[in-house]
Amino acid sequence: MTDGNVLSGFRPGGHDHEACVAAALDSASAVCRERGLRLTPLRRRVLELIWRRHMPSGAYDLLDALRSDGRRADPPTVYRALDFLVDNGFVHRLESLSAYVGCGGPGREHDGQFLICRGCGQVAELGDPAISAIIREKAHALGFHAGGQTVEVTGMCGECRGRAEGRHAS
Amino acid sequence: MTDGNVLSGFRPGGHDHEACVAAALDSASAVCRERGLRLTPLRRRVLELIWRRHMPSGAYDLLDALRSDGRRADPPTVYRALDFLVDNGFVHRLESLSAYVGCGGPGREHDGQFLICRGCGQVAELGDPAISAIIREKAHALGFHAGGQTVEVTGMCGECRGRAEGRHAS
DNA sequence: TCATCAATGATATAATGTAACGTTCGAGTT
DNA sequence: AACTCGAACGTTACATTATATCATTGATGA
Repeated sequence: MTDGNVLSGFRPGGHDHEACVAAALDSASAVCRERGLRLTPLRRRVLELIWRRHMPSGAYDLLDALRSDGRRADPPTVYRALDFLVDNGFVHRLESLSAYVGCGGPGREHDGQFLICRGCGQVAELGDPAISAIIREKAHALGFHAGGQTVEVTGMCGECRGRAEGRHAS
Repeated sequence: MTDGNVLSGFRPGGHDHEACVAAALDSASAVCRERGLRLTPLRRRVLELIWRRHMPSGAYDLLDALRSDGRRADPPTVYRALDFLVDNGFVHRLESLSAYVGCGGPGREHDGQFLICRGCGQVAELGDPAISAIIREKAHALGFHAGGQTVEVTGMCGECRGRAEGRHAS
């Protein structure tokens, strides 16, 4: 089995963060151009802030960051930008955290599945069709037509488990 | 395939609501007795209110209901009762709604999967081991140890779809 | 140039959830 | 019965998350 369904993984130590953020912004720009969506400076900046932290961001964290930019900002400012980014698939909202993460596969329709590490706080996104499908099928067997799926799993990523074991050994 | 994994289904029209609520309360009483937990009058009342609505209840809806009882109540009152009920598996929190529903299979450890109908607002709970297992396995394949799972699906239940089709026909 | 509509600014408030500390109540002990 | 102790609950205050509403700006096409 491959990792073909991982849309965004836990970031290993020495990862090129600037490149990763830039790639996400470029990808979003391209999708917006194709679809006639307006990635305004505000929306682009919010998306950048979300990717730059590489960890779930609360709306008010983003608001503080916008204010640090020197920009006047109030809650509706950031919520409107988030609505745009979520509606168009550039960002996902994690319901169990009331927080937002960059989407690892923008431009594709998908139900994401999120692995939320209790150790480092990072989140990996899967877009595994087998998971979506079994949920949709089991629901369908009960006469239920499934729309959107929220799948969020808390646990410990491999790196954090490694660190925890390291501490137990002498 | 049977409906063996349905912990609580969409309630059909002519369902005996009193009996359904009473059964849930009796079951909770029994589990508490076995485990040495205290189902105090407040906790019992909150559980009853949740079952009686048979639909997701917000914390502040429950608070208003407690006040209608003539009881003095403030937010910590209801949140503490909810914490007890959730921690001990009598109630589930639906993250995508910030609301609470009665658990259809109290006393068993399980990760529930919730089908949330946009039409009638009712929620069905599955406790399907195949869904839990595939999520756990896919996560494990990435080195992630899964703890609790949040699985919530919005859509339309059979009865609501039937009604919607009825309206389209002349 | 002007009309128009989307985006944003700005103010106010709603909805959800928690910290901290004091008081009461009930089970077990003497 | 009185005592002790901890859990449950009361009470106040506040924190966090989110939305409604109306005014203003700014880009786009007629």
